[in-house]
Amino acid sequence: MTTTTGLRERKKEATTERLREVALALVAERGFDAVSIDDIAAAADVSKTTFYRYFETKEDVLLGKSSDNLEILQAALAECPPEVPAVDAARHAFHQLAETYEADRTQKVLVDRLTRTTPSLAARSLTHQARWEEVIRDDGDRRDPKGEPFTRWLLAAQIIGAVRGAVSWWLAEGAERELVEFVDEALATLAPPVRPTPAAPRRRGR
Amino acid sequence: MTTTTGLRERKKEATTERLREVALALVAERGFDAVSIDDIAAAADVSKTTFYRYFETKEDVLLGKSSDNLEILQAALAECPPEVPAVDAARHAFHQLAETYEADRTQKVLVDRLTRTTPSLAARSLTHQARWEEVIRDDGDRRDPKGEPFTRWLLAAQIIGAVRGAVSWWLAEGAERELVEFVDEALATLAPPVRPTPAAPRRRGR
DNA sequence: TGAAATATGGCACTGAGTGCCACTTCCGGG
DNA sequence: CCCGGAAGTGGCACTCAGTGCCATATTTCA
Repeated sequence: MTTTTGLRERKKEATTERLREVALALVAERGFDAVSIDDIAAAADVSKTTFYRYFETKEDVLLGKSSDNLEILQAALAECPPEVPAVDAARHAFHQLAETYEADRTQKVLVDRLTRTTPSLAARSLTHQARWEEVIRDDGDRRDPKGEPFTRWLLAAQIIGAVRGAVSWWLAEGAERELVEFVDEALATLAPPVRPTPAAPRRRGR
Repeated sequence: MTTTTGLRERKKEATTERLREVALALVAERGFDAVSIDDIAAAADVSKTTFYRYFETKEDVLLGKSSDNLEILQAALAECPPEVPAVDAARHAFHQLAETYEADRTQKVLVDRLTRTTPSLAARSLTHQARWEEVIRDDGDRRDPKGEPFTRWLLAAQIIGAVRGAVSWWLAEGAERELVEFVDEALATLAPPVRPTPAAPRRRGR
């Protein structure tokens, strides 16, 4: 049932994958900063120019193209009908993403270790997460256009915070348990408080 | 009672300030990417080498040295005795930071506009925020070493999320209201839910 | 006042990222 | 089958952020 893929398309897939593998191998061995893009390109039998046609930055060859994950999130969010609450839609979306993460755990663990020790990787990773947050925020705005914008903003930030925490802890434990569990647990800590306030002009004086 | 500042120290202050002003003026006029570090350095009568002795990156001349804000946070957290709950300590710390923000509102608004339209500035800003998060997390760990690490992690992430939201909205409204109010309001949304779960053994299963 | 500490400038260098153009490879229709 | 256009690639030159080194100037303090 493999949808008839032309030769061109298959070659691109192959090159993408080759770049990823080669890059990961080199970086794992020498460290991120000691590997240049020329090194990676050369090892993958490709020119530097071509490298940049596949990945926006040097970091992305390890972290993945940001657009890939964004598409997964957006597709999953689009699946949820508008009456689904924002948190539940987000949960569903990140479940989808979690599945792709669980598909290559060892790689994720390795990349995570590199990310925590390499500033430029950490920075790029944050940028990716910021895009997730935008997507979640836009989705929340779509689902509840009447509510307080500030509240919606906070909700998106807290959803992302929870998901980041989930991924972080999943990885910290070697990605041995199920990521989905962490996501659920993390999201559960914030779901109750934010939903039951429908109009609330003033939030609880503590 | 100006503590006797040597000439050297005063010159450094002056140079720092000159670099900031000159950079902001140039960038406001031409845009961040159209201004090189050589331009800034030249306009401030300083060499590129010296620029890098004052700021780690080109972005930091606009965003501020990350260490400055971190010191404010850490000092404020240190003021709070250990029995103060993490959220309250964080609130106090960000109140301090908020004061420095309110001291030059128009500049903050300008820099924020630039940050939202310039990827490299946005990225650097995220890195700064990540450091804040680390500080808050470490402080939380210190205050409650018995609790679930995962829960502590989430709390720190949500505090930062709330603060980011507060600053973001404060700026979005032109920084005309009091930032402290936004901070309080944002933190209030998350204080109740996370604290009342003291032991929460619930983990696997589900 | 003179020596040690510290700040600065100039310079050469690496490497990320961009733009351009010629060349090759693939695809679809006649 | 083949040919013309579309898509992908390589080479090259270039800009600029950021680093390291050393000689020189300035400040501090004894």
